Amino acid sequence: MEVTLSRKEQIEQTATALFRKRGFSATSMRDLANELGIEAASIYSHIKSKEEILQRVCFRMANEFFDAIELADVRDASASERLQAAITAHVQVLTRNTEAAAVFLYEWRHLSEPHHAEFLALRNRYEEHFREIIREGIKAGEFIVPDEKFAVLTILSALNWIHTWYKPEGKMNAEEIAANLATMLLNGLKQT
Amino acid sequence: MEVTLSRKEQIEQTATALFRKRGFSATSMRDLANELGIEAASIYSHIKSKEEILQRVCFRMANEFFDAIELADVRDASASERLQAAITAHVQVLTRNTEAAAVFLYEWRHLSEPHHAEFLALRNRYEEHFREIIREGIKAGEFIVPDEKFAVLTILSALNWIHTWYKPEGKMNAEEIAANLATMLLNGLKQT
DNA sequence: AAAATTTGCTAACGAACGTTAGGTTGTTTA
DNA sequence: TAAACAACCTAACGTTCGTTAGCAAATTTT
Repeated sequence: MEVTLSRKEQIEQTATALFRKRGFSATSMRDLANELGIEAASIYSHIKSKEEILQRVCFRMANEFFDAIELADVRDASASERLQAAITAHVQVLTRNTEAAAVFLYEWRHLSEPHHAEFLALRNRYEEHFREIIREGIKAGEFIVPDEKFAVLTILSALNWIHTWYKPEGKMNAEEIAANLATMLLNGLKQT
Repeated sequence: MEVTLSRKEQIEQTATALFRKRGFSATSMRDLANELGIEAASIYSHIKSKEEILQRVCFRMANEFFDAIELADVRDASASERLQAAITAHVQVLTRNTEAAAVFLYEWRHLSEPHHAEFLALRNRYEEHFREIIREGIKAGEFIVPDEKFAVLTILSALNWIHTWYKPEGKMNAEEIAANLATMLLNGLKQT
């Protein structure tokens, strides 16, 4: 399924790859232009600023994460099942576009205000979704956890490393990775 | 216990804080000089280049991680106990200096060759230590894990997020954090 | 007391940076 | 067919960058 990208989308995609590889600050508009085969000044026919690209990538990914987790939320299920679903949704988004995910995870701090604050608020709202599940699991006696924030941070950080090693052609597909991670986080490494 | 730092160590420490907050590339020598209350050119009486600071921080932390894990390795113990010890050692280093840890974890990619390659080799050697423990645990039927690389990456990424939220004055001290993380990774969230 | 070292300064270098102005060309729309 | 638009160009702007040269003062070592 070949998709024709607009020039603006091409710029965004190429920039995403560079931002991921070298970081936002270490990527110059001339680097980006060179990668696209045009002059740096030409890029400004399509975007307003370097930061606009970063904003678009960060907030598009934020939306994708929200969409995925809301779609995956199984009401009237146990906390374990809900957590499993949330993990799967998160992993799906991460693996669908590892480059944009990396930018979303590590380059957002180069956003200027008010986007920086807005981004952090979104991220917090997203994490709250996980915290709510953990709280429910604790209340139901299903989970044994010292602190719900602690648990959520640990879970998400375990998931968020995937983008560094995931390859679509690797031996595990996204679904298997999600299943393995959920098992490991819910049941631990130890044989029972 | 007040320790008197040499000027070079002061520069390194101040730079570490800035590298952590804004990233290596987005931190200018003039920013750093300003933070130190001197002129940018004056810094070059103490160091050879901006990258030298990054190198020193990255490799010093690498050594700290190695020292800690070698010291903590309990021979003739079960894989669970060895993993617990390794996790504790890792968390100790992470929490002892969160700023340098953050630089170690995220800014090493701005090292130029051959330091970049050397760093990656060191990191791989460090991870191998964890992989060896996991392999042993699998062989002994102690751990149930789909893939040892997968397990190690997940464990380390769960640990490596600590630096973002750990505060020495917070409600958990380093030892408690290590214990909670080890429990969570070995036994999972689920009540058994 | 002399020598060496540490710590800092001013001035400036060449290069790289993000971005703007103004123009040309080819393609699509009215 | 004229108007509008998309895509890219060259030239250049003002700024910031890492770094060097050369010098001065204070402190420490011999």
